Amino acid sequence: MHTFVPKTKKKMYEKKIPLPLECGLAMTREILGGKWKPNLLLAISLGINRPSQLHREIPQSTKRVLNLQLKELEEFEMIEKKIYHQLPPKVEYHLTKRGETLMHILRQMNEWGDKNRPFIKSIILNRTKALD
Amino acid sequence: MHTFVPKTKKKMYEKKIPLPLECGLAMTREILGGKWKPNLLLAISLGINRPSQLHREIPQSTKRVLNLQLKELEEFEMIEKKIYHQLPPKVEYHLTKRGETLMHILRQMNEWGDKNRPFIKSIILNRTKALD
DNA sequence: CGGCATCCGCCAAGATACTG
DNA sequence: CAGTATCTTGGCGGATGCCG
Repeated sequence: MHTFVPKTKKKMYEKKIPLPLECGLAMTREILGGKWKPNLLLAISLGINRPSQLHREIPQSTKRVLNLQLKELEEFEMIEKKIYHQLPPKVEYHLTKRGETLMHILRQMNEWGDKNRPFIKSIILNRTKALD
Repeated sequence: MHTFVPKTKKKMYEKKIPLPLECGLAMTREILGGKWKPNLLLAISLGINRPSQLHREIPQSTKRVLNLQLKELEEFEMIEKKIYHQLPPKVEYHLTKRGETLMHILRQMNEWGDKNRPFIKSIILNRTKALD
C-alpha cells in the first residue's frame, strides 16, 4: 500500500536563467549611471543646450565632470553635439531620437522625487539628528 | 548726446533658483543610487523575497553589499523586513506601498535597457575593439 | 540561513589651473 | 566660451572569514 508515494516534488522546472533581471537594468545603468547624466538630459530637453548654461544649471558639479558625462552621452548617441566654429566658440547639445525615448523615464524619476521629497528629507534629517 | 544709452540690458529676470532640476532627480538618486537597488526592488516585486534567493538572483554581487543596500531601502521604507525567529533563521522582504510606487519606473528602465541592448552593446564592443 | 567585521582597490568625481 | 591636463580624494563595492 501506498506504493506510490510521490517523493517531495521539486518544482518541475528550476529557473536556469536567474531571470533576465540584470540585463535591462544593467544596460540602462550603463547610460544613466553617472551622477549628473539624468540632470543633463533633462536640462537639454528643456532647451538648455549650451555647456555654460548647463554648468550654470548644475553648479554643484564642475565643467570637467559635466564634459565627461556629456561626452559619454554623446558616445551612446543620446545627444548630439553641434559645434559652431566661431569666436568665441559656441556649442549646442540636442537630444537624439534615441535620447528622447529616455525622457519619460527621467520625467517620472523627477516627479517621483518631487512627490517624495518631504518624506525622504525627514528620514535623512532624523538620521543625522541621531548623531548628537 | 546719446544721453540715453540703455545700458546693456540684463535679462529682466535672472532665474534665482537654477530650476528645480536637481531636486527631484537627486531625491530619486538618493533612493535608487546603489548599484543593485533597482535589481533588488524588481526581484522582490517578483516574489523573490529571501536574502539567499536574492543573492542567487544577483550572484555578481555579495551578501554584504546586498545586505547594505537592502538596509538602505528599508531605512527609506521602500521595503519591509519580516523576521521569523526560528532556526535556521528566515527573513522575507516585501515592498511597501511607497516602494510599489517605484515599480513602474523600474519596469520601464528594465524595458528600455532590453530594447536598447543590441545598440548599446555594439557601441561598447567597437570601443574596446578600437584598442587593438 | 542570515548577518557582521575587516581589509582593500579602484575609479568617479571634485578642485585647480591653463590653453585656444 | 569651450575644453583639457594634473592631482587628489572619498566612499562604494568587492573579497573573505567568523558567529549565532
